[in-house]
Amino acid sequence: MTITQLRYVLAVAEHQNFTKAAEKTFVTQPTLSMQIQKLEEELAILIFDRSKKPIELTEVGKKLVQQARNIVNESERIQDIVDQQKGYIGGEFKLGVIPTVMPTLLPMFLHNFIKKYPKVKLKIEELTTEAIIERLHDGHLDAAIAATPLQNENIKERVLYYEPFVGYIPPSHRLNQKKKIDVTDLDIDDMLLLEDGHCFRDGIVNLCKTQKSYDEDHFQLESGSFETLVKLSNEGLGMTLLPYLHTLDINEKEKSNLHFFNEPSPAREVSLIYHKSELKMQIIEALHTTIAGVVKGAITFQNVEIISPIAKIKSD
Amino acid sequence: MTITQLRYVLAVAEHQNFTKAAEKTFVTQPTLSMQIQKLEEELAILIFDRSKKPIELTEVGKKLVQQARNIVNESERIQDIVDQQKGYIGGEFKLGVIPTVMPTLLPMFLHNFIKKYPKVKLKIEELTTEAIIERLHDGHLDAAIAATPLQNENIKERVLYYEPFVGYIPPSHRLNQKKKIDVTDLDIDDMLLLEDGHCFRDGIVNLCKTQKSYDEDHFQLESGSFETLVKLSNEGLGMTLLPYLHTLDINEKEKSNLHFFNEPSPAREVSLIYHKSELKMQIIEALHTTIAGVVKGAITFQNVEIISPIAKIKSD
DNA sequence: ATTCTTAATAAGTTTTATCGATACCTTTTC
DNA sequence: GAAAAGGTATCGATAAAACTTATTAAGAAT
Repeated sequence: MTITQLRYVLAVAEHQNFTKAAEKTFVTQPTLSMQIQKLEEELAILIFDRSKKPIELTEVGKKLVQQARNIVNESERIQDIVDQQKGYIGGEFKLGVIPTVMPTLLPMFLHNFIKKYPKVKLKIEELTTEAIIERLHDGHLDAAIAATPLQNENIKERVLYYEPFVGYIPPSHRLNQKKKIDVTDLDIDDMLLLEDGHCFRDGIVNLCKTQKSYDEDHFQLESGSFETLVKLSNEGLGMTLLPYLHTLDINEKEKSNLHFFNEPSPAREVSLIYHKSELKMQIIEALHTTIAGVVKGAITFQNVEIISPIAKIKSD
Repeated sequence: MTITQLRYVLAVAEHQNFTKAAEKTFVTQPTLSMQIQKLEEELAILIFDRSKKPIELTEVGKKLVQQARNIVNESERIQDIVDQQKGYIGGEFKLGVIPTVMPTLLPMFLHNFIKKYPKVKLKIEELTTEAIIERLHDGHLDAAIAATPLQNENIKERVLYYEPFVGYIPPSHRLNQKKKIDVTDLDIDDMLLLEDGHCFRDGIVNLCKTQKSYDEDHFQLESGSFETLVKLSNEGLGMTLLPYLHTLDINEKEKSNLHFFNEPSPAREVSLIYHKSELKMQIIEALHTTIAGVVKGAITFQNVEIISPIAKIKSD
């Protein structure tokens, strides 16, 4: 048994296809076939059920894959340990970011970071929380920025900042008179929300659900960007909630429509999250320091109440 | 980097000597030299400081060895997983046993076990608790039977049985009149103890220390076996304490000198212990079931108080 | 029936792990 | 201070292995 063989098994298990897996591992398909056969022979088991199309893992195969992932991870961590010892911070690093954080946070720290750690090749991808969790598991991401807490036992979280929700209330709205708003003022039926799949939307739903029971069918207008929400709101289609950092770069006229919450303001917790195996921890540390440092200047709220980003089951 | 290379590193780290390590890994010394050099080159570090005699690990080397042990362990667990799936229980299994358990417990279950699991090649070694812990760590033992709790975070424990202490009090002794004795009756100054290094001795010292402070210099007579202790006791040199299972096979005349404790009787907890990596777990399960089953019939005490087997620091 | 997809097999090449012999470097011994 | 001993690195050869290209085989799709 070799680490290479385990890698091959993982690749085939992932792609359910020898040919694709061969490409990804930079060898030819016969190499994969043979090496995996050799491993199967050595262990005297079948790892894959080749009669199924596409190919499937056998029962033993599934367990083996778990352990194989373990071993491959741990073996990669060796280079990690060596790098750490040398104080070297570099190499490829894949970072996932949720859509509602991407446009505001990235410009704030990216330049700083690549200047400070020029050897790190950051590959940033915009992904939903769901996709992030999946990719942290299978190692396609090294870390991610998402709203927390996630309560996922395989994922560790390091808080970056707390970002308050801010009401965007057009003049026509019933709440426009109030200087500061309260959570109890909110009515999910006259609020514009992001489309399904955004955890920021889930957070707001959680927030409002604590106020009154709601009827799911009432949502009518939904969009993928806050910019659109603001415009729709200006048209008198309802109020909306924005994450604080997004309120920093809207134009002056619209700024007058912003209404903060009375403290403790509802807020989302934004964290750097990573797999519990703690691979590439030096880079994660570096990211955390850089981002937390940059954001510290931008957000100065003190008293906040964290809203869970996880969609709760609707019928209870 | 290959698993084989990591094995070689572990072997050299253990023996601090390439030639010996080569023997243990069944290859020639040049093979080791070259493979380790290759790994060092790949990682661009020195794992060993070859200028020191005997050879030493570098700082990075030490960290690498930890991780290497991890990986090698986890890779061995793969065969384990496969065996488990097949329901196969067999292979070599190295079991350590503390001296004060060895002669009484072994005959009780050994025959049963090898009959039930003929494919397991049990290699049993008598070792002190200290040596057992060390060997569980470096993988020279697969499991062991020892007095617990050990409070060692890398070692897991599965209790086999609670074995009460029984007083052996010769007719000449002041306590011989009492039918049942109490912990408070004990005076470490007129007790015969096993020689240093036995955890049973440590247990008794702990037991007595709760009664009164003691002067270490007072111990005068010490022996390596309970048989000798009983004989010395018969000569009027003091009383002694025996673990319950040992009292089952002393002769009739001497049995009359046995005095049980009032309940809750002090007792030692005897457990099957193993490394937290849980390698060869099927065999460990099998051993646990067999031993616990056999002992259940022999020990029927209900109300016991567990005495720690760990020698507490003397000055406090 | 034939075409496509995809895994297995075969045969040949390259790479690598290992070995035996030996060189080389310390440390110990006399 | 020369010789012996103990230990590691290096060299050249060899056998094993890993990998490649080309081809076959087996199902699924057209």
